[in-house]
Amino acid sequence: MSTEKVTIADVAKTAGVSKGLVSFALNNRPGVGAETRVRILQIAQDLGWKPSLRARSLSTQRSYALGLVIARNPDVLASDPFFPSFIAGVESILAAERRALVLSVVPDEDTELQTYRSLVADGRVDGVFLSDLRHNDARIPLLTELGLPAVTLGRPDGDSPFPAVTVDDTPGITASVRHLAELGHSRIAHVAGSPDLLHGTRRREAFAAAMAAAGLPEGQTVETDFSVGAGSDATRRLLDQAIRPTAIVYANDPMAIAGLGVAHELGIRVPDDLSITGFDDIDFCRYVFPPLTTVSAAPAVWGRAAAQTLLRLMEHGSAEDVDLPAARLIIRGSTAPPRQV
Amino acid sequence: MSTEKVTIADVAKTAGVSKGLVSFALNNRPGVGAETRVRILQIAQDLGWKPSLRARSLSTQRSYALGLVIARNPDVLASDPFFPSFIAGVESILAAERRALVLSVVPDEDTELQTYRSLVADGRVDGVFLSDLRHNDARIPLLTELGLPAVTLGRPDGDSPFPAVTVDDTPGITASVRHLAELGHSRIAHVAGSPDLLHGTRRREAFAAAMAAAGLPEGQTVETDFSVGAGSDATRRLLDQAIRPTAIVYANDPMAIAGLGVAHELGIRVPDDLSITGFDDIDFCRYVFPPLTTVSAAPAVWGRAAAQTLLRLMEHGSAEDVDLPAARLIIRGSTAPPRQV
DNA sequence: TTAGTTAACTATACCGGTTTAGTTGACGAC
DNA sequence: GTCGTCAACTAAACCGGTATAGTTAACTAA
Repeated sequence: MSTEKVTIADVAKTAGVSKGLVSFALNNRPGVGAETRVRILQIAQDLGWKPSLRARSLSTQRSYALGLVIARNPDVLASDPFFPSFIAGVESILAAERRALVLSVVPDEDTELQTYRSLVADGRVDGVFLSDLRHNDARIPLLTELGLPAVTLGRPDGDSPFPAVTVDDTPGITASVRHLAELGHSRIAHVAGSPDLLHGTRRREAFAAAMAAAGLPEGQTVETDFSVGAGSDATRRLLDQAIRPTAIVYANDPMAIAGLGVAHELGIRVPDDLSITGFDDIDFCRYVFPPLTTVSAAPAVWGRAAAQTLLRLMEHGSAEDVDLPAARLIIRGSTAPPRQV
Repeated sequence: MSTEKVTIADVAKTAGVSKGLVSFALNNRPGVGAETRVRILQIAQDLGWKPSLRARSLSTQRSYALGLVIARNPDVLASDPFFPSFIAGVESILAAERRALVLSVVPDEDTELQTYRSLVADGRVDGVFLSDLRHNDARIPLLTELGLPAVTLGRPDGDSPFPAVTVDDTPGITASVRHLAELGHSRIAHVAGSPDLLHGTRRREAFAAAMAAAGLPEGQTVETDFSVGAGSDATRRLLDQAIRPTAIVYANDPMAIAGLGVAHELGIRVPDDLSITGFDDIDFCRYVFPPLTTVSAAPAVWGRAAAQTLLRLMEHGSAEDVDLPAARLIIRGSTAPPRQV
């Protein structure tokens, strides 16, 4: 019933010790007698004392929160289930640690950098996740300058003082191309992601390399911004040609699904006339028709690993890179041998 | 260059006044001479002083952050673009207010309630958004008990002390049914959302009412959990019947898209053999084939309005309900007159 | 003239923890 | 017996703001 907030002073008084000693006992540091410590903790529990996060924040200069800043085209963000799953994974770790996640969704890169600055200035977070890595990513020097611990989702292209938690997506693309090649395809096109994003170009390079490895001619590639609309446009462009590809490897699922729509619209049958592969294995893949052959990432697992790594970094001052199992090809109904070769 | 953090004491000293006066000047409260106030603010700016959020938090007992707790089946969360857009809207308001958003994604309702408790116990947030309202929602009494300001997304069914920011989705469903009826459909089914969620049953009731209003026999209704998979199953069940509906009204877009997949798979042509309508107008709708007739919500606008209302509530102690423009029917290619009536 | 008000401002307690600089007493070494 | 050391513990400063009680000086009213 008594809702009066109990403070460390109350605990100290009833235990007959000083505030400082209670603090020591709580954070189990040396300098407290064994039985005294037990007694203090017992009393704290009896009184229902939980140390005030705010007070602790002020004296320790930490916030006990982690940050995630997302700078994405709203369209892309909305159709991409990566973040909800990733965040769910992050939360599953944070919840147990009594830490919170501060989320910012910003419209552009300038605002993004500004947001990191103010998160630090306000001491909102003790560390951040860096997603959607870009070439020569400006966030890395910025965070280094700000002294904010971070974890990168994937390995950045330049120097980085931060641990990276990586899911190698190259094998997935390679497997997609090999799968198509084995089915007998040779005119395989690639609807790539944004050239500004590391995973956009990496998938594109993996595609080119896999085509070469399969002994196939260089495949046509169209750049996009990863959005559903761009995927649709790119597909239309590819299929409007006199000689069109018999298979298309998409850099993500939403674009692949849009591609499926375009094919339907043009009367091109999938997989008979056109094979399609996606990337990410979003929930939709299993339920569109035909079900989409794609590459499974595991955003929630990624989130957990990233959170653990970031916490470790903040605690120990350093953390090892983590390499998660590479994304795997999942073969469903959208790929088949080509009709005419 | 000098990164030494400047505090209120520094400002006070250089201005030759007391800390208290600086505080008064900053929060423009009475008791400061006009020219003194200007001078203090000028000096503060010159020194580059920004009051410490942490210190301010401790003395004002506020966190200057808002909270959003999402308790959803991970599958549903991942395929539903509502939250990313909603959050983007919220952020667009918060950014200017130097407030942050604390996000929690939890697996179930118990954890959800627990999360609210700990957000309050830790003083992480000054107010929260309540989404996905349920019947007799346990969160409302809980938040009342905790004394945490909140805004509900939609009007709850019971008593609520909180302002509601509402987008009426009934007209959208009504318009969908009317549109289908006008096209000549009479066997219209409904793939409903979760019966636990208010908007699930509301859309279902709107469907039933609209059917009656159109003078049509009661339509078949299948309950789901709003997930893509459930939408697929429900559609299969509806279409596996001897006498099947000529049109299906879905409670959300992901299920409608899954339904489209099932229809394709069964060789049922949309819209010739089956008309389909969705709800939300997610980005995919325009790009699947045929493009989906759906009802446009505006999650980002909703987010902005909700944030503004919550801020107003926290500032003035009360805020008016807000009724946003009702969702509108957007007619695309997935609806057409029925083949055989 | 003098008490009463009031605006402007100061000093200081306070929010609730952490941390540092002592203080005390027991024990071992010589 | 005395000094040194160490573990256990206390007192008080500190984090950086806000809020309250008090102080001045000017101004008003009787």
